[in-house]
Amino acid sequence: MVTLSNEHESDTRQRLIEAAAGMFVEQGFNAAKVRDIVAHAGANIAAVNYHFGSKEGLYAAVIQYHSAQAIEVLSQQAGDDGGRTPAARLHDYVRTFLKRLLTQTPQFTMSKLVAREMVEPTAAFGLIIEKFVWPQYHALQAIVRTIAGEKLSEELVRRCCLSIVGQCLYYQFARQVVACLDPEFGYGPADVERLAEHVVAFSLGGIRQSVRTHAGEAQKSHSGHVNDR
Amino acid sequence: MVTLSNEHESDTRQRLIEAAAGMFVEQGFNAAKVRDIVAHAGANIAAVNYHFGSKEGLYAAVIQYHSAQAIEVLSQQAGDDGGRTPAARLHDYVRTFLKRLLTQTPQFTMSKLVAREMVEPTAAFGLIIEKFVWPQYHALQAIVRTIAGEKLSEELVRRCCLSIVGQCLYYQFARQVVACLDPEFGYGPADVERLAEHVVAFSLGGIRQSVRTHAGEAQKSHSGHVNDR
DNA sequence: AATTGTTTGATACATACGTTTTAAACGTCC
DNA sequence: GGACGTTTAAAACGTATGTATCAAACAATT
Repeated sequence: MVTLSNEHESDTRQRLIEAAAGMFVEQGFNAAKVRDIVAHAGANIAAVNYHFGSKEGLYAAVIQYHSAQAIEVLSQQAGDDGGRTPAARLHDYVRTFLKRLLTQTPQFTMSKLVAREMVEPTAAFGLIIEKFVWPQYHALQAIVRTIAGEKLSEELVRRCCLSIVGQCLYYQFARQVVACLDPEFGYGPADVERLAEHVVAFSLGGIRQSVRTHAGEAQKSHSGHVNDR
Repeated sequence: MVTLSNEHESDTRQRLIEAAAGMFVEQGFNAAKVRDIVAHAGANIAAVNYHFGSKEGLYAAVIQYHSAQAIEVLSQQAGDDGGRTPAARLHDYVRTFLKRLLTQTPQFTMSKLVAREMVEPTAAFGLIIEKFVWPQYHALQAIVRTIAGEKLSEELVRRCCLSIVGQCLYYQFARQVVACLDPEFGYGPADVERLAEHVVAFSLGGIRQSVRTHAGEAQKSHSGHVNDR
């Protein structure tokens, strides 16, 4: 830390973080091997221990590095809630969410790491939830609530939010399955755009139907099966 | 194979399969350790190699064992397509799907193994897709198509199906996240039943909205953003 | 009861992987 | 320009884990 003047500032450290991020995103924390990471980074295996102490330390550094820009992006987008329609805001939300999640570029690494943590939690799980999942979830909750028009219970709003993110995340979690079931589906910008259109339309219909069903349920006690027969 | 008369028929083998199934479901193929499995089965570590040749062989045996009853169940339910409403059939589908997926009992192990294969494929992936995912997917496709009333393109039917199963699978993939976002949610029969109600209502609304949007899109070229403003 | 094929138990082996060590190279400051 | 702290390189270490070995125990047939 004494060397604060020169510009290289440990180039290896940076390359390690970038290489590790790619491996962690593609393979997950456990499947990614330290030797593979350093090979991709063109560094020696001791570098990870020197710079980060351990594999977990490297993972923490990856998260911290990508957290910075990700949080910055989140706070930026929080501003433009202007005079948009609730449906338009949902469309923005889903499109942004899907683009970050499914886009193949090394950009928006954080979104993919968050998705990884969801299905294969590590020590960073709590932090991820607090810093990314909760804020994103609250933003979606607010949008859904405005669409539902205060008529949905807290619980049903939650369910709708989970239905929306579940639709999106499935394309990331189960890429291999999607590739089998829908071989024509690609992950380019245009494909993601069209997918967003579908998810938004589907979810808007879903939210409105939930509102209707909920109203019906409220009167007819809890007999269920509103639209089933 | 010469000893075909007595009833024990390798009790250890069976205990290994059951113990392994539990571990594979809970931890996945790679995270489940052979020594833990044999410990839970009360067997020796050599037994797995004798009976199954390898860890992969054990996994294959687990799949084969649970495939039998699972396929039997699938063929049974295929019969009762009777005079039900499309919506009722969707409700049956979703409820059955969720119950098998989320129920904590060792029953319906196959559904949980299939879910595991989706996010963490193994050598058995192809077989799983062919034997379970495709048939289930086609059944859902047929239901969605009858609900949509032949007005949806092949592609949009696919998207709707993926939206439906995505909603369901999210509760299994991301249990830890659901536990954080919705601490009150449980995985008991009543909770799953209510979740099914929501998913069905949401999806029915989603399908219908997709139909409407699709009709609108067909006329207004492909400018998108039908309900956004 | 003896023999033979089958199953189990304890241990050993081989490899993969995270981590640590030790020496050399590099850059900075006096 | 030399000394000292910093960074890298190569190899080694320890453990975890899947797999193989080999003798003992068991069951069945004659």
